[in-house]
Amino acid sequence: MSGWLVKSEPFVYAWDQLVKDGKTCWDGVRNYQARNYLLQMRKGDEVFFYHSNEGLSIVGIARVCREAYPDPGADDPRWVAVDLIPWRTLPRPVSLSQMKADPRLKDMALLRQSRLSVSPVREAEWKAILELAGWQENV
DNA sequence: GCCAACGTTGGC
DNA sequence: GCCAACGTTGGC
Repeated sequence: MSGWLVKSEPFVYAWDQLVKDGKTCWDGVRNYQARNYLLQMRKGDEVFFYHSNEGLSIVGIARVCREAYPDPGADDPRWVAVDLIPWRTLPRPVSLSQMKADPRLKDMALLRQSRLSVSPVREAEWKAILELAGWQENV
């Protein structure tokens, strides 16, 4: 199946924090393209969690537990948030340089448009990343 | 801290 | 509706 990727600066909200919290409201998105992807997320969808600025790697997989609803922190109801729960921590984080070096991932939205904070991940890309992460299960 | 890429804003 | 100026993001 295909999935998603969200970025977070670990200073602001790190993967470990999500694991500790058990659930988080993914809000604060103020970009139309990213918002459109949020709207397309469905309950149960898997979401790679990427650390930007510091770490520069995908560290875990979250799942959507609540589909898009108006961002409680926005004065404009067109902005939306979703709720995420942690699902699995990757056996090995997959770094940006690894992704850049892998020809299977050269068309990834993350690499092509680095500023986008929410982006889709295609099935083939998803599998390639799991492989780089040393994933054992067949998911 | 710098710079490139991209989005947004505002004057015309 | 175009485009220059500016702000923000994110990698290095």
